[in-house]
Amino acid sequence: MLVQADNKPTTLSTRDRILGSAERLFARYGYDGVSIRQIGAAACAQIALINYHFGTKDQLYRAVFERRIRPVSERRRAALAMAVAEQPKPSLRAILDALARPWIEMRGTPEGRDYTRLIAREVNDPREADRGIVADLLDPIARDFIAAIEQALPGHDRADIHWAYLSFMGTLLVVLANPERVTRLSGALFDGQSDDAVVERLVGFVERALLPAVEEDR
Amino acid sequence: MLVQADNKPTTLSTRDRILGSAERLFARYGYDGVSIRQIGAAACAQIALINYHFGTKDQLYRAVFERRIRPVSERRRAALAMAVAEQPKPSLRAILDALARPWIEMRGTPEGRDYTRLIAREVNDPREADRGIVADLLDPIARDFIAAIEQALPGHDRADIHWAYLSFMGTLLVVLANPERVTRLSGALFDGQSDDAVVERLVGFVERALLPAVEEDR
DNA sequence: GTCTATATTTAGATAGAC
DNA sequence: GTCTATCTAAATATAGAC
Repeated sequence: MLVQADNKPTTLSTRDRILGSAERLFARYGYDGVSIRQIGAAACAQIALINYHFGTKDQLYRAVFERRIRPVSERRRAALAMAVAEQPKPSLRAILDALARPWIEMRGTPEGRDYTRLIAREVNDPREADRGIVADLLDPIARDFIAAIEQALPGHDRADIHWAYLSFMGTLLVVLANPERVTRLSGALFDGQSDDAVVERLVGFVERALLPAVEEDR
Repeated sequence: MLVQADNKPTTLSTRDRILGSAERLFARYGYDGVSIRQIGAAACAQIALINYHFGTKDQLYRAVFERRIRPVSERRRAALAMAVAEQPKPSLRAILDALARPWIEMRGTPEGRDYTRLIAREVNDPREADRGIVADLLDPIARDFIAAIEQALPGHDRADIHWAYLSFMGTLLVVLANPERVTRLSGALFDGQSDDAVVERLVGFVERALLPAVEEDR
């Protein structure tokens, strides 16, 4: 049985071991903070193998994102479709929940935590536009969500809705980038590790800002 | 007259030219994305001079933060003191304004834009705790602001207030990290470059979330 | 698919002359 | 304070045997 650098036995293929190490290290230290040598060492794979399987460092970086984006995006789209199908009109709460919950719940495993941290890092990076990962993998679904919110709040000021989206995503990214810090900053007043608690705070806060004392009867 | 790499003549000291180049490059590419050689080249200074003036790369990085933190922190503290002195009690609006406006207005110059971008990058970095820059330069004043908000909303749920702070800062950081993207995402519905417009959106949004349909008479 | 070996460039840091 | 020159380590990437 092959034993990895973290002393855990594994049956993963070389390809998957490389992707796993890259995910963890890129999430913690950023693209420029990690060498492919470190990634290779952590995966017990020769440097040459990384080139063989993925090509350049850039291509490996993108491969890490592409590996897990499909399942989480499908869960988000499915939840969004459910919310939009509500009668007589979509509820803001269901849309916001669909927007955030798949990401929040992904923190349940160490790999998921690394992946969401990496996503948050990339979205916040001033150079994200050069790489195009955000534009290719996240922007299309983001537009769908904004459109759904506009549908849930017909007649509502559109600039307001766009700002709410910006604020919602900014807060979500803080939670994903550094969950430990959220708990620390809160003074233990709320539990940054609890999925339900975090989603409720995220959704409730934006809901109150967008729907001031309306829809009490929902 | 000395001419820098960006073709602008300058009368700045070598020390200040190095700090300026470091600020711009660190803001754009991050700590690991820039070499001290690049910084030296941009500042028309030998590599050895960087070591002479600042020591290691780490020490140079910290020096960049320390150069501009004092004036902006003093402006924030002064505005906070004004807000807290309001009778009969501080207004949430004035506190939130004091929290964000000095940062937002700093984007008025290219250097300020770089500096605020760098601050946003550092706060969002999962490794910020290792460096301690955020803990040393920003956390103390953050605690004062949270205390002031609690004073402005006596009896209000404290967890709610902490979450509002988290959301407010998360949104502010998005605006500072990538102002161009804010305008782009908004679909030109609001102007991400206008200081007043951004501060009003930031403050108004959190205000509505924390004070749902109360204090109409303020 | 996996390895060894290496080509080439670049990194951070310092020594010592002026 | 500023320079040239250099040390040492590490980076990305590839060639070629097995």
